[in-house]
Amino acid sequence: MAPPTRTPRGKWIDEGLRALAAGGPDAVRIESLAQALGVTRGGFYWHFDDRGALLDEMLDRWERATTDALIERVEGEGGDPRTKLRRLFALALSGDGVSTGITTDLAVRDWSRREQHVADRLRRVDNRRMAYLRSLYGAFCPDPEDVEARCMLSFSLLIGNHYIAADHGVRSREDVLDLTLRRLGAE
Amino acid sequence: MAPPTRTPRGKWIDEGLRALAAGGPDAVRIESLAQALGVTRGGFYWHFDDRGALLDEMLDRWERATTDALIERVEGEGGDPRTKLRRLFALALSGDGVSTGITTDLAVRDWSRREQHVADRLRRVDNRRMAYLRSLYGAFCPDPEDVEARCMLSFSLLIGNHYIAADHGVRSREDVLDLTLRRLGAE
Amino acid sequence: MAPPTRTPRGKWIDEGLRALAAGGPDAVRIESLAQALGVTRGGFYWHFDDRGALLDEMLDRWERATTDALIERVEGEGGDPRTKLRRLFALALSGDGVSTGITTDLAVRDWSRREQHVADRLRRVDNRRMAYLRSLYGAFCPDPEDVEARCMLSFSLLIGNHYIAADHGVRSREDVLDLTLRRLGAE
Amino acid sequence: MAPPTRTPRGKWIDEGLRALAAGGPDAVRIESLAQALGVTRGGFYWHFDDRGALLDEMLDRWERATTDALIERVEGEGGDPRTKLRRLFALALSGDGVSTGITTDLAVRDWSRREQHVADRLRRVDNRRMAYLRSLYGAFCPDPEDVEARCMLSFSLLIGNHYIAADHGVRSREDVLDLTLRRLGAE
DNA sequence: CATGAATGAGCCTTCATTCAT
DNA sequence: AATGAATGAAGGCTCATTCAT
Repeated sequence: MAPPTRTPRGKWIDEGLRALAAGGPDAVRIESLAQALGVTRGGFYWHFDDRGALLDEMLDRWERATTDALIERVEGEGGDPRTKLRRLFALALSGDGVSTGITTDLAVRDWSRREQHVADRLRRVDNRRMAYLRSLYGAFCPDPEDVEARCMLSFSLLIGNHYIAADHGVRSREDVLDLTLRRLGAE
Repeated sequence: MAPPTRTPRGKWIDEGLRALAAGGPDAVRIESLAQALGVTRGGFYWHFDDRGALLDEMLDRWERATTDALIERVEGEGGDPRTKLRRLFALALSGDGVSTGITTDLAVRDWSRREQHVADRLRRVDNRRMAYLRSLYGAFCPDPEDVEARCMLSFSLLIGNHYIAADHGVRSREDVLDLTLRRLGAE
Repeated sequence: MAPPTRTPRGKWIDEGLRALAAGGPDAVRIESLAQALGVTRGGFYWHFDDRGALLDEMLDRWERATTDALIERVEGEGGDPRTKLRRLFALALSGDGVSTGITTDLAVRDWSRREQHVADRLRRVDNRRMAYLRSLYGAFCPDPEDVEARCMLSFSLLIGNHYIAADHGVRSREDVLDLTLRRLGAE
Repeated sequence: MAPPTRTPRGKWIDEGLRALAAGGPDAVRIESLAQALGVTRGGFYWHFDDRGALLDEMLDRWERATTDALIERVEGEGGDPRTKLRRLFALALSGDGVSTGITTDLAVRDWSRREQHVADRLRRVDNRRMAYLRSLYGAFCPDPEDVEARCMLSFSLLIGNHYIAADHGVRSREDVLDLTLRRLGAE
């Protein structure tokens, strides 16, 4: 029963995440967001105490989207662990959605290198994701060391894929990713 | 017979790389650097045309340090390919030196996502490094697809190691890295 | 029902023209203007994109004031061409108003010697003014060459009067101007 | 018997006048001059106490060049007053030489509007020039009022010619100047 | 005479924030 | 909820000047 707001909180958060993904935390400028939303920056301060408050809520949203929501999406459609793994990689590599997108993810990771409170959140998030990954690999892979290595490698690959700029000669990056993931997911 | 310069160019570049590693390109502020060097910011303009010129030279230095210089250090001490691989990972993971450090590397990678000229350099650098990696793995691994997958995984691991915040239960991150690299380097 | 703006654009333009008249384009410093207007320099950027935008609008205003507005004022009160000429000279010599003032005019002229875009405007303005002068002299002076010479001389005198520092012995500058203009306007 | 200097005072003054003519007093920047002379700015302070000292000497040089030296050049070649007038106008319009050039002259005039000490010099200079002009016109023109008017008009024309940007239809500016001066110099 | 280096003041511009409406 | 306007703290760059060599 809240009065319909012209530019609800959520819009600011969306736009903030977009800016974060595109240019890092420094690019989350209230003026830019306002301009992108077609309003003036005054309205921002109705919704948020200050820039820091927006940043916090952006991180809240990202946290939820990349843990519970992501796992639900993978689990929701059922299938055996290998199928889920494939689905998980597909989702993680695709980068759809503002908050789930890999670009946002990378931006948060880089940000976490400079700010402790972001690092703390990232640790929470990564622990949840890693636990899920572990459960999937663990379902068909008996050796715990092996599971841990596969988890670490898969996760690294997701990130490295975006941060590594090398070419692969005759192969495309997709080919290389495919054959690498196959190596990890099956035997 | 006094030293030829009071604050040589190189010092600005060093300090710039330190700032880049710590806070990204936006943190390379002339005033901060000047303060860190104990001079006033005006002096900067004796050595460089503008901030952009410093940024360029920082990238020059980083490029040289992470390609030729790195490879020389690995090759310099001889040994078989497996030994060299171990040495390469040790160096890459250790992050000693301002320009070779992995933190600088990550900062450049994140930066490259927003500026094309940085992306161009990164591609050059990564292609050289990947070629070297390929040659090392290729020395004892006959299947080219296998080589490519191992290269991509090793490289990703170097990066992922710093961007992934997850814990590993009873194991330490070092343990996990060890067992992961062992999986990749031998069989 | 408060005034719609605290420090409207126009005030900045006024103050800018005053500064231009007093010290040339380099004297149009945002900080000085802000101080003169009793605000901080940050407020300037609410109204204008940058210093260049202010300079442009100052020129717009000056252009209008010294062509259409000036001619309207001369024509508005009627009279024969000789009366209008006298009125024109009186206005041009008096320099009332920030934008019409001869001091602003001189400042723009000097400025035009160094910046092409100002030179272009000045040419437009001078052509309009010269055309008007020509029409006035032409009304009672049949020889076109004679008209052109009188126009050039009158116009030059307006400018020279402010740039020539010589004394005239027993005569005052006003006396000399009077007898000179009489020579040009009648015979 | 002074040691031959690599960059003598005079060169700095020359270059200073060139800069003044091209961009006004604000353009007389020690760094620019040094660059134009191919030396570093350090040498400047061997010759001059500070920027103000250079500016003063530039004005000294300009003062001499545009009074005594100019009159000598006109008188030197003899001829009747009308011939001398023609020669004077030719010289004044041509603008040869750094210190005699009309561009420098205009720059000093504009400068004099903002700085009293420059205005004082200009008054001295203009009085000397006006006196000379008066003597030339006076030689063949009996009415003192007429002489004064012609002096003022001629002088104004010299200045106006450079500050007026108007076109003259079928006539070129040279044509208009010619017919105007003829009107003033003969009868 | 001149260089290399540095200082410090001054200016332009951006941006988070505030405030009255 | 939002606008128009303004503040103030940075930060980039220029330039006269100084100083040791």
